[in-house]
Amino acid sequence: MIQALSIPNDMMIRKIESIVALSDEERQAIKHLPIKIVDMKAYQDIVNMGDHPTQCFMVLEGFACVYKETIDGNRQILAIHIPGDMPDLQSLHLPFLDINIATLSACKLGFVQHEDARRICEQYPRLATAFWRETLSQSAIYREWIVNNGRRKSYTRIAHLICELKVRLNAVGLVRNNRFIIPASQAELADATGMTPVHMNRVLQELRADGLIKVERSSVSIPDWEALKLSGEFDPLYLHFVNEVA
Amino acid sequence: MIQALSIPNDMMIRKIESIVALSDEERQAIKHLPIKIVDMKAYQDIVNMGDHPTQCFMVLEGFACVYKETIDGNRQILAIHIPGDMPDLQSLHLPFLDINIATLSACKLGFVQHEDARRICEQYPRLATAFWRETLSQSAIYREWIVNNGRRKSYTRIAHLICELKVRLNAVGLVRNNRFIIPASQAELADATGMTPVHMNRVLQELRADGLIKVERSSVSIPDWEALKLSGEFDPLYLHFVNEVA
DNA sequence: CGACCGATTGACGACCATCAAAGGTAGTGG
DNA sequence: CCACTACCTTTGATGGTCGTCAATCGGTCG
Repeated sequence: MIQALSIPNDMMIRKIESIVALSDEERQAIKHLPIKIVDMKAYQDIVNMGDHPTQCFMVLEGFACVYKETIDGNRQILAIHIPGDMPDLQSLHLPFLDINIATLSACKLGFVQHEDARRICEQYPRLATAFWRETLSQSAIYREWIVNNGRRKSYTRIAHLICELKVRLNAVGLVRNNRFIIPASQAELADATGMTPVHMNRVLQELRADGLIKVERSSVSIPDWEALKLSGEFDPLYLHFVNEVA
Repeated sequence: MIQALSIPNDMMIRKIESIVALSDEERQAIKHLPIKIVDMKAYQDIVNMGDHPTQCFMVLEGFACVYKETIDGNRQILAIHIPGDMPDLQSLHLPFLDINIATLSACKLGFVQHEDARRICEQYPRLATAFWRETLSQSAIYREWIVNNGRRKSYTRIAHLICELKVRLNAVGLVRNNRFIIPASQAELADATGMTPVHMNRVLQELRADGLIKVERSSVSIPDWEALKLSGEFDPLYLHFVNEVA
């Protein structure tokens, strides 16, 4: 029971240790951070624009996405979040949310009260730095998405998105035998890349025909990583991973 | 002389006080922060992708922009920075830069050594929070740009960009008589919105013809703010201003 | 006055959106 | 077990937004 309850804390420790080295004391502080586990089905809103959250969460299992909608009902997905991500960490310091966050698949989420997070940030400034850095590296991903959606053709754009997901999933151990899951429909990928589902479908067919990706249901494999990187003009530097270079 | 040297520090104090309330001690800490003033001409790179900066800067006067380039040489402007902004604050915690930053006009910049910034952040956690918040609100702008460039037609997109600049410039007192300066060519505005200069030119003509903006050289005025907001689907919430509502 | 840079215009074409319909697949219930 | 449903994927046809190429215009500066 106690063992089970510490899993999300261990996950958070791993996450933060991928950013900064931790002392035993800091590790213990996270170990004892109250985290409330919530299970959600696919396609549920977790938080909404305008909310004043009193807690933030880490994705423990499953995929979530950040999105906004325009007046005429078009949706733009701004970020795809995978296990280990903390999509609304910003709410620690921005009083209300300017985004919606929803699950893409069934998810297990770990909620942390803002007051608890603020407390350990004050007590252990290096943890604050680590969280800050986490938001900064998300920021770098936003920047790359602006470039990707703004200046790349759809073929390249999709290849780039798949490259990013592969590298990020790999970093949290979710790529096995060069194969990973993207639980997103073509319509959702289109919303992430600012395209229409129809065009997304056609370009995905091209990518498959060119042997750059192989898709079975929501599982994707990449036969030739270097070729896909090239097609996607993908350079993982913006992800700011310390260890791995893809 | 001493008076003159404190101007950038006063500017930083004003900036931070627009985010959090400061104690006298905190104010003094910023007052004594060493800031090195550098003047730059237009179209100069300030920092470049791959750099490992040991300092970060505040724009004191003039306009700067963050940009990236694709392999085929297309440029995407990711952010337009105005006086009071700290475009590479992220470099405090991300070891290398994933972006280029250049001046759009002649600029006066105030450089702060990382070690000095880190010192006051450690000593005064509320200052760290303020800087963190500053990066978070920039992040919110990135998000809105993804929506803007991804899901809005060019006409709406440009209107939105102009709205954003007007509100941000207004917040730092750079709008007078409903008129402000955007020292950016049409080509640069095109780079910011993911369009071509030719199309930018045509859409700007439309906006002028519709009476939404009046342009003289690089000076813009907005005859009917509500109409422009409507055309740009502009809602300033994402800017996270505490006081003003546009 | 000439050179240069940005704004403007025109012609043309490509990429991608839109609309509509059909085919596949998974899940549900009788 | 099969019919039914719902959702996603796929396909076709068509059109619009915007990109591309190229030339001209206009203002500024040395």
